[in-house]
Amino acid sequence: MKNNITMKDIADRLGISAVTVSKAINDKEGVSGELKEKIKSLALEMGYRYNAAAKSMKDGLSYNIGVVIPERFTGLTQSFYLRIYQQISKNLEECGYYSTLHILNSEDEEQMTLPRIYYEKKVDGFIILGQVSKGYIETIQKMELPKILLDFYDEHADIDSIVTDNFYGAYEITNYLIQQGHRQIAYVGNLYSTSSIQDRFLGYFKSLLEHRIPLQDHLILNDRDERGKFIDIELPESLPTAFVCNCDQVALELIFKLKKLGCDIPNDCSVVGFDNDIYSTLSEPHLTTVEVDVIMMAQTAVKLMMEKIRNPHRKSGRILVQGKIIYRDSVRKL
Amino acid sequence: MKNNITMKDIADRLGISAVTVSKAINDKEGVSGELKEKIKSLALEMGYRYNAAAKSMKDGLSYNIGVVIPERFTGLTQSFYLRIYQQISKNLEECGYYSTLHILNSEDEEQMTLPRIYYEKKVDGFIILGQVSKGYIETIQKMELPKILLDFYDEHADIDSIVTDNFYGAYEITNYLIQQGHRQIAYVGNLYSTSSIQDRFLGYFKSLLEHRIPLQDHLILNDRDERGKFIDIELPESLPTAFVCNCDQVALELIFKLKKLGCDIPNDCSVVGFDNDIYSTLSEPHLTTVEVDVIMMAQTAVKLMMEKIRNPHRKSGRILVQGKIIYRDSVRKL
DNA sequence: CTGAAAGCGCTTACAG
DNA sequence: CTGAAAGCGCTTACAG
Repeated sequence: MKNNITMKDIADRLGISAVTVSKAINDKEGVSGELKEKIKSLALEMGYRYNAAAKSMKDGLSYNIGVVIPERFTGLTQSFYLRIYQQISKNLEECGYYSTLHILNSEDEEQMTLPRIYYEKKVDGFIILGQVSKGYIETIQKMELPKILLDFYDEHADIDSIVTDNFYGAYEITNYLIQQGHRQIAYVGNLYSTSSIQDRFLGYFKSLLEHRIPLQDHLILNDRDERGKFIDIELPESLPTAFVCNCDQVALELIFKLKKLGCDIPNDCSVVGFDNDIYSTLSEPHLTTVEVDVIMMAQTAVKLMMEKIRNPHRKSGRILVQGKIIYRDSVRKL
Repeated sequence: MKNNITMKDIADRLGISAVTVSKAINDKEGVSGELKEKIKSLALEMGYRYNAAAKSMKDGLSYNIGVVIPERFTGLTQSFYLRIYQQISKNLEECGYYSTLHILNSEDEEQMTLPRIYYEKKVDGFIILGQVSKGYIETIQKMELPKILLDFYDEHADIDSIVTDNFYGAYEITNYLIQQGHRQIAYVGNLYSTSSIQDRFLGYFKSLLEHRIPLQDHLILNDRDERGKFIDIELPESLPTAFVCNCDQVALELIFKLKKLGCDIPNDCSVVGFDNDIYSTLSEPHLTTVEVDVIMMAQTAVKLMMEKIRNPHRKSGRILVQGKIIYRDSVRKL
């Protein structure tokens, strides 16, 4: 680049040393206020731009955080992780950090190929956004960099993680259905697909237990195969009065399906979702659901990452981010 | 970081110089094949990671591209730009480049505050994804870095831009409606909101002109205010037989609205959209629409950026990326 | 094919 | 308060 002004150039124009310019520009001690102002205004005038690469080299930090999202979570219909990523990027910027997105394709995940940004020291830490295979987690584990699992966790790994309180959210919304008089309540989701779905199921189950409602196998409805691909939901012969869906998207699908069967929502069947994402307001009626706090999740992840960079021994364990029920019109009081 | 292996460390172990290690690792000439292999395998064994910051400093390149998306295009309901961003990020990686996302908030846009990544030389170029104010474009113009406008353009600025061929896409889909026997065709969109909406309108208009169908003011329906906020669409007293909507989201809204009025789609009214995004398959019936080629747009942007980095004088002007009509079930033959 | 020297732009630690 | 020296890890250009 042509217009390449350095601290030395500023120093020369002022007949001082680059050290002093450095101190002034970084607001460090050791420069008189007067000189500092002079330096800063000249820097501005000369169109000086700080060279972050030089600093990076000095202190071995890139001031970048890598965010890894498995490709399968980023289709046309899935903007959730991209939205979290966006928030992360915003929050990082406020800390003088930047983010680099790495979409992890399934091939790299299987072969446990770490992102190139790791091998090029382009990042100081990783946020893994979305469940990856055990093998991949183990590989990640070996990197001697701060890392955080976001929106999922793994018991065998002691990597810090931040997740929505899926268990409690599903527990609460099931309680709500029961308060509304429902007793025949189905759960929609593949229990072996992701830990989120599993935990939401368990929250649902806890609510049933507390209310002495027996768990019925035929009321656990599968919505996807184990690789996450949606399948047609098979309804039980006699319909329950309510459905707890593991996510809004599936709730929306279910509503479409029920409607085609001539079922009126919520008069014949109540349906609740989870996430409060775009799908929650696309159905008629709009979905009662559990809102996942995207802002808080991103914020927590960034804050924790900054702490871990400062102190690599910082351990947080598993942090739960509370959701909250959004009451809309898909539930009927019996 | 503790585990900090450098080329020098490898060189010392082998009793050679760092220069030779550098050549080997970068697959450059001037090392015997045998030695090169020995160096590479030792590097692997020692867990060597290349320090990109050092290279960055040497050649004044960060190997990062900044992608700027105005915040207003990134709401819960708008994943389009985030999807393009994702593709950009993927494509860049294949070129050994990485992306940094900068969400431009409206305050910074008004005050023409450039992203910090610019002032810290953290990026070698900018892709502006989504229409920004004239003032902001002018400010961007002053940066002596390669820059590309993506999904919009500005006549007064001679920044290279890449846009969907909105004009032609709307022209084609309107032609299709006319072929299907429609004559009363409305356009839905605020003509003063974005250049995309304007150009799509003009394509629609050209089709009318060619078919000697007069343009009727009361068939141009506003869908949003000038800041992009959606408003309730006011329908004309007597409904047209078809609607060309400037985007799928609005088409979906319109369908909901028409249905509430007891209008059957497509039997009473045909509706077409634009984008082929998530909204296009959420309506019943699914939308006939123009698919925007996200993959190609991202690819073109990255390719052009790489060329501009190599040769800063490279000019491409305005590149149009063709869309294609996706035929579904929202149009009826009259 | 191999390597000594110099330099990229900044900062740290120390001396004045 | 100010600055000379050394160093961060790599690469380029040149010499052998």
